[in-house]
Amino acid sequence: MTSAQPYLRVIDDIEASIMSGALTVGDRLESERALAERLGVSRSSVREAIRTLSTLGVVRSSVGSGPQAGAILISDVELGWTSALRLHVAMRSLPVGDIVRTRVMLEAGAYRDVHQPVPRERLAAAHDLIDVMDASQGPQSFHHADLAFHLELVKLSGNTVAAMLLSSLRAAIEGYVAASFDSRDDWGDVAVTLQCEHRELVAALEAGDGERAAGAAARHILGFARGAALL
Amino acid sequence: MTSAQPYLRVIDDIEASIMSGALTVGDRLESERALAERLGVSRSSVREAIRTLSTLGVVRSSVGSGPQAGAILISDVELGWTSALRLHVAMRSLPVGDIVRTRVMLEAGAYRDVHQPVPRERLAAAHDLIDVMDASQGPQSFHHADLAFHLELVKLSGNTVAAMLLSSLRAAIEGYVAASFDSRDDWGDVAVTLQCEHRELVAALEAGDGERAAGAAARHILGFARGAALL
DNA sequence: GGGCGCCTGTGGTCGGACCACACGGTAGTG
DNA sequence: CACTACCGTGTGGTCCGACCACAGGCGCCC
Repeated sequence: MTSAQPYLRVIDDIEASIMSGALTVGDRLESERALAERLGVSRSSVREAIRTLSTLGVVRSSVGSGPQAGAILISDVELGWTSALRLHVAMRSLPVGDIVRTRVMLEAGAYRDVHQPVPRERLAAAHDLIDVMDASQGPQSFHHADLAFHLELVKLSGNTVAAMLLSSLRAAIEGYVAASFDSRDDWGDVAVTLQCEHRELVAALEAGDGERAAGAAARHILGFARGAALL
Repeated sequence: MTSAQPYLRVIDDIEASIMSGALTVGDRLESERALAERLGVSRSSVREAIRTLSTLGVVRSSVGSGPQAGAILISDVELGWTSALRLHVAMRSLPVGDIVRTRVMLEAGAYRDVHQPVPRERLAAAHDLIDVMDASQGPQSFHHADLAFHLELVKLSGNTVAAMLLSSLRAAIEGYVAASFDSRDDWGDVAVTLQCEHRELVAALEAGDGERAAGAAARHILGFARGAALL
């Protein structure tokens, strides 16, 4: 009574090994041929299973021989989330506005957990990114640094899930944001406003006023999104 | 110069059709054999691509013939998110505590957007679920209704992304929550406390006090999580 | 002892084959 | 004429065997 679909049996087997702790990040899976023989399924089914785990960011496959070859357990959460988000946004089943609003919830929520002044050295990377944005010559480079800036601040909260999620949400709508950035002829003025808000955000965190930072972040993101017609 | 991996070419082709609007939810994909021939790849590669899209919740495959058979475009966001989350939590790369904290951010954020009293009829389902929890005979049925209750309230905010995300986050740690629910011999007392907090939450929303609801939700979730040693 | 080349095992791809299934038209039946 | 039973057809699901490119490790040769 092994009625389940073969490729699901493979996934279940690997998942069970992960759950039991027999497999952890960095370990190598059995070879596709060995897995197929042990589980009594065809190699095609094993491949579909591994391909699935690969798109979920659980496995990385490499050809060749030696310790680095074969299927290796990784843990790249963003990989799966981002591709899933991108596709569903394309199908219009996830409104861009809702993604922006969700991003505000996550980011503001992360800042709201801050109750102690954040030491300056932990904000060094954020300050550097502000400088990078000041020196940026066009929307693309500014946007790129802006992405890293916000991610850096959320990482300070120590919530890995929120950070991953934020990164995926932004990646999914990156195309829309970049498009509206490029289409505005006043991007220089926009950049000045955004930078002012970035500095206010950092100042609030340095002061340990998470609530103020949360409010600033919400205004910052929603204000830009309105201007970009993303809401 | 079609150097890309064959299965990626298939995904790109389908994704392009979605982006351009040529394919929308409910449409049927070409048959695997037709797709393979048109793109000049083997059917195995097409299958890996479709299996990937299937795990991302973009496609549903059925055997047989007729309009309902074949690969049909759907949009089940939770499917991909939930399986990805579950696996990464199992690999210990996503701490359960961070998932709980992220859930608080989403739920509190959704309530915080409420500024008008919520009409009683829109809360009817929530009231019904409170009754269900009152009448529940054990942890499992209570937990099940609790899940639906919180999801129902977040859906009131109209943010589909937040609702999907909440649902996925809870599904990913459902096992841990259920386990700690079962292991407590005082689940009756816990239920009473939780129900009291549920009523306070609904009352705050009925009063249109989103801020109060957000605070109540945060205390409610974090309080239970602490008791269940999930933080 | 050091450098070079073969040998092995890996994932990646392909083609063909068979199966179970569900639909749709068709032939047979009342 | 209406209804039913049947079979043909196209679908995804699975399996098998084959070949390829690649990377590492081994042993041979210099």
